[in-house]
Amino acid sequence: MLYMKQTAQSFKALVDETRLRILVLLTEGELCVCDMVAVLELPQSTVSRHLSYLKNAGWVTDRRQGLWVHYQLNKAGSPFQGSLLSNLPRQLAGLSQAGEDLDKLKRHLQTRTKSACAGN
Amino acid sequence: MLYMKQTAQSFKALVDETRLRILVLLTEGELCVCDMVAVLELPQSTVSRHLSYLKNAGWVTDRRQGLWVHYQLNKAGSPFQGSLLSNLPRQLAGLSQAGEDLDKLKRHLQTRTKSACAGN
DNA sequence: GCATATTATCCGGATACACGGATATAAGCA
DNA sequence: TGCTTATATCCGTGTATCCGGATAATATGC
Repeated sequence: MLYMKQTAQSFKALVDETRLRILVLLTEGELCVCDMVAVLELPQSTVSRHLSYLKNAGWVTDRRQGLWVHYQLNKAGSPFQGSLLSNLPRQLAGLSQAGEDLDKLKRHLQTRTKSACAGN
Repeated sequence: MLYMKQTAQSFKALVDETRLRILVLLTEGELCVCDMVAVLELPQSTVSRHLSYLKNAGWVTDRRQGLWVHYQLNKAGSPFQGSLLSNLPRQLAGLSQAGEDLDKLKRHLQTRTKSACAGN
């Protein structure tokens, strides 16, 4: 009963368009919150809340580095999550919104690397 | 935007403990609603509503045969659903509630085959 | 047509979640 | 210490979903 509920809870994190868009962005690698805010064009509080949701559900991990918190896909999650993560983003990437987001992300990363938040 | 929303919608069907339990039961093969009501010990309206949800999201198919409506996992769903269906139930089957449900189902099927709803 | 069995839908109330502005926290720098 | 930037949390409001008893729809047999 308990484990089953946790599994359902884990899926709940995927039941949101914004969170799926975030997962797709993270297929490009580690990103900080401000990067995702810029690409998704959503309020910072909204993006942060969704990231917190994904983290609690075990889909992503975070790493603080100075002011920035970098998020990435959690490759060490449950075996089930792992196998899903290795398929999901690839399949989602073909969807319309995902393509636009990825394009915007790449453009954003180019204009960003010279400024403060450069990943490492 | 549209497709992404549909994908989120598809996951929404998995975000419920009862629906996950139903998917596990269906790994044993085709089942009618009354079988699942007996095993899950939930009101018929509740089970039917969840099945309708799973059907609309493309996870199961139904087949009416006389009074009974038989449900089974939809092996011809989207490629993504297909790959998930071939992994998900197997992994869920290891969880505590799932094991109890499967045991109860097997006992139920034995006492049932002689009565009216016999599948075919 | 009428009674029965199986399944689907309707309905009101309770709960959970999303949103986003406002605010708090954390880290870096002068 | 005080200021700035990045991120997280709080809060009220609106929307979506769940539940399950009651009821409708569907199919069978007399």
